[in-house]
Amino acid sequence: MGRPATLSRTRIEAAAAEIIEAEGVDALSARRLGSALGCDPSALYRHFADMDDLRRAVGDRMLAGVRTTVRAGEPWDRTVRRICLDLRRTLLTHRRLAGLVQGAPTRLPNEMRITEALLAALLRSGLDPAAAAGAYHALVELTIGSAAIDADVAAQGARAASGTYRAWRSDYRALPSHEFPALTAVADHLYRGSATDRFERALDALLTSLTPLTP
Amino acid sequence: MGRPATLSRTRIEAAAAEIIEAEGVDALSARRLGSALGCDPSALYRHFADMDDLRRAVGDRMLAGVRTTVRAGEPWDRTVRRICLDLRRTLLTHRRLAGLVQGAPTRLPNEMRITEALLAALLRSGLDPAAAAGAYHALVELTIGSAAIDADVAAQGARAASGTYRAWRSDYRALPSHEFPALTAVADHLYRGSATDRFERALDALLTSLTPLTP
DNA sequence: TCACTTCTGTCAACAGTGTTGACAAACTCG
DNA sequence: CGAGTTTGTCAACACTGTTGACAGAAGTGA
Repeated sequence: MGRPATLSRTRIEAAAAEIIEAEGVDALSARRLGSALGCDPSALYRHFADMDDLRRAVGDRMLAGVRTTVRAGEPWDRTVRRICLDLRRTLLTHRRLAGLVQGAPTRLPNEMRITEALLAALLRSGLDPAAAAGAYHALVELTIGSAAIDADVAAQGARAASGTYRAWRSDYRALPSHEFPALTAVADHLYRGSATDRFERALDALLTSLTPLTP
Repeated sequence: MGRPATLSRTRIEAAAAEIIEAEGVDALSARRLGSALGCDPSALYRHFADMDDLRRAVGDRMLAGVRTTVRAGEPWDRTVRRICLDLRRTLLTHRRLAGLVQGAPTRLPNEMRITEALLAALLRSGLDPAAAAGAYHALVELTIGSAAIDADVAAQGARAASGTYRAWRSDYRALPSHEFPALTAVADHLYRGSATDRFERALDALLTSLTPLTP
């Protein structure tokens, strides 16, 4: 009962997601969202506690694209790898989404779905629950952390990013080598290849450190 | 020449650091900082391009506490471990500082000092420059990522954090086990021990994955 | 000494932000 | 019909970063 609602959580989330996709997360504001929905900004507070609550909900909505269905016969570490890569890809595709997804546990549906899938795969490896929990933390910290770091550069698009990286490298190469011997020596290899490649290598390093534990 | 300056970058940075220490990074604003310095907010723009520039400078200033001096006879992996742990500790001590320190390379003095020290230690391990660069990226992503994630909870203080973690665990334990079998099975082990312990385990996993490469 | 230039801080203003409390419209139930 | 409840509107509050015009204070050259 009561006055019939023209708004709803999902309608608001959809409009917010559209704004974020088109203009980035910084463009999302109560007034901007209100005008997109044709309603007063304050109406949003009937459906969300505050803008942070709204942003988190939109973040989780965007995580819907992360696939967690287990493929038949897939080894556990391939499953983990796939989920982490998909999670990272999703965090980067939607601009600056990484900042919205916290590492702190929530009860948001997609976040829980992904957590469950990762833990299930880790348990399938033969790790005991304590070890699985530890591995889960490490994986999530690496994945979200790396996505958060790369998000800024990735937002500029691949072309601009490669130019940015090249500029950084030549900046570093030009440093005084007596003061920064290691930096100048490694400069040419810093931020080479795609950020995803770098992440994949770090992920594999973590996974291989887990593998010996399983017979 | 010109009118003598009453302000300076270092004086502004010091006042900003004090505000951040006392009230967190969100409390830092141009007006707040201006009133702390007894000057108009707009005066700050004579010394910093914008508030982001100022924040980055303060962030780097806080990184001054990270020790990078190499101890005689210390194995390379101990050096790396020590620096990463110290970096993490520093990021967490200063409230929400992690958000200020980007993974993107800058020319800020302390950030460069830490990068140089990490790369030097990695090269000392016998890794070739390309591998050292890869390892560096993985380490930084894990360290900053983990700090950024833990910062929110850590800001509440250790006692409150442990209560928060306990609440999360019992929340997860109470989930329907048919829908979240892995989550409920592992719930008791999630977020156990200190966040630093978890980070240390992840760090060690990364480091051991590097060690076999060196004879 | 005088003007000129340069640097530095002040002031007012602009356009934006999240959020809230009072109010009214619109529905259901007794 | 009135009461109760939900939902959107409106105006306002206290903020935010940032800028352009202005003025005080110093050094420099004529």
